[in-house]
Amino acid sequence: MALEIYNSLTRRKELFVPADPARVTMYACGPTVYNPPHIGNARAAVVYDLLYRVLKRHYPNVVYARNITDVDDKINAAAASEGVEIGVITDRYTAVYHADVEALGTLPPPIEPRATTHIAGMIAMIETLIAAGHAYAAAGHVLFNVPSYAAYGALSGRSQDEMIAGARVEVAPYKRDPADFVLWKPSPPELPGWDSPWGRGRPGWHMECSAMIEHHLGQTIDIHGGGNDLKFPHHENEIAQSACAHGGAALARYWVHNGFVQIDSTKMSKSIGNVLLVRELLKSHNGETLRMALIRAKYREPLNWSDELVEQAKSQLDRMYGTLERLADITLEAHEIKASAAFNAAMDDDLNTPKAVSVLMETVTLANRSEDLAERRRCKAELLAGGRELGILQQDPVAWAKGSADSEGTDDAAIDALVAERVAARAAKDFKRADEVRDQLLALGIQIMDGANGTQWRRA
RNA sequence: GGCUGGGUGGCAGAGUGGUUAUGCAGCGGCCUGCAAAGCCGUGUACGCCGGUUCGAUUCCGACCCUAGCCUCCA
Repeated sequence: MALEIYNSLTRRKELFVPADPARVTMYACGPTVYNPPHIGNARAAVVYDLLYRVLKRHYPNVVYARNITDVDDKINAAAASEGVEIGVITDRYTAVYHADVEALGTLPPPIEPRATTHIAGMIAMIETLIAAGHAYAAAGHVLFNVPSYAAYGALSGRSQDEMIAGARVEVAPYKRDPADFVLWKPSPPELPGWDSPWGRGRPGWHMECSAMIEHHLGQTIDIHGGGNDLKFPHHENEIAQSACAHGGAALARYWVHNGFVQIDSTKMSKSIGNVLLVRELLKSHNGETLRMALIRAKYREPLNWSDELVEQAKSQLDRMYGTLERLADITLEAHEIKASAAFNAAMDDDLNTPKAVSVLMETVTLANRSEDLAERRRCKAELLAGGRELGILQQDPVAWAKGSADSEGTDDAAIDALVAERVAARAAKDFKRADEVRDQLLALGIQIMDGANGTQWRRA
């Protein structure tokens, strides 16, 4: 019934109460489009997609925005190394991001703002901050003066003293305070830039999100999400900027942070060379399988990625789809497709997806065991409804079992022919031949299942 | 060093002050021509040491180990 989410700001699970139930607002930090997304980026997309879906079950109007950061020094570097305009880079990787994340079953956010189309809003916000004494221009830069915002550090749990002590990076000479951060920086002629009261330049990263949130969602939003590593400094800076530009109004009422995908219990990083790109994983796994793998752990916990994890996700989906196949004769009206109370309770408990999946698995067992039509009917409805909220189980079960023929895979017609041959051999009691064909299919990665409704097959 | 988290059965991974998580793998059985799928049954799991309690994996304290952040980062 009631939705509870863990609020990073208070470090507690809290009852979610929107400021305006008629318009629930949510913002998630999206990608900087200069390279293809890895499975960790995908996890963030999936987590906020799940939150979006759950919110939509509770509220009629959920305004969800996920930005595209399309101006950034990493983009500039990528463009320079290829000798192209940044637009070439950002268009390309925006398309890749969309394709990869869609393959994992995420719904497109209703609002997907791009930083480069919000420059005016950023400049206006910076001017407001300067006028209010929270920011200052220096050496072509505009910096936010951290000591001017007493509440700085609340999200990440750092005192300003600690941060100053921790500021071991070389401090730019134009900073009044070591913790001050850039709102606007000058662009030399060879870099992208926009005219501003402080000369031609480009925005600092933190300012982009603050301005886009202000423009699309308002001064105070219900939920702000992002990766755990973004808490500091990115979100801390967003909070400071927005609050100071808005007379102290809080930027977000609930902060949600997702845990990292790890490889061998270590963060993915280019320097270690253990980055798993979504598009690479999609070559050997169905997007739905990857999504299931991501869903098997709670979103706040680190998720250790492994081949075994993916295999187990695949097995679970096979089992679920196998049951749906057995329930194929049942046709449901749209209004019948409702999740069980147990499922909703799990999702409403801070997106407890592992629990929600286990509820679905119990439904699977019940359906497989039951001979009662009404019960089986209800099971199917609950599986489809739960699957819909999780972003799984919406395919045709037979299509799922057959999967997509890989580049080197045997095509369906050839498999069907072999299966037919085996069926014929069995009918003739030629079990030797039937077993030979089965072994042949197994070698091709095809699993045969003889059932009451004839012989089914699926790709391993 | 500072700040966040985490340590659960062979593996993954929920949860709980005393009663089955769930899945995969294993074992026994049913079904099957044999398998697979499915069903039934099956495993004395909660990092270590103290404390609170009638009782703690679950609460409290210390310790050990581990991940992340403190610099771009989902």
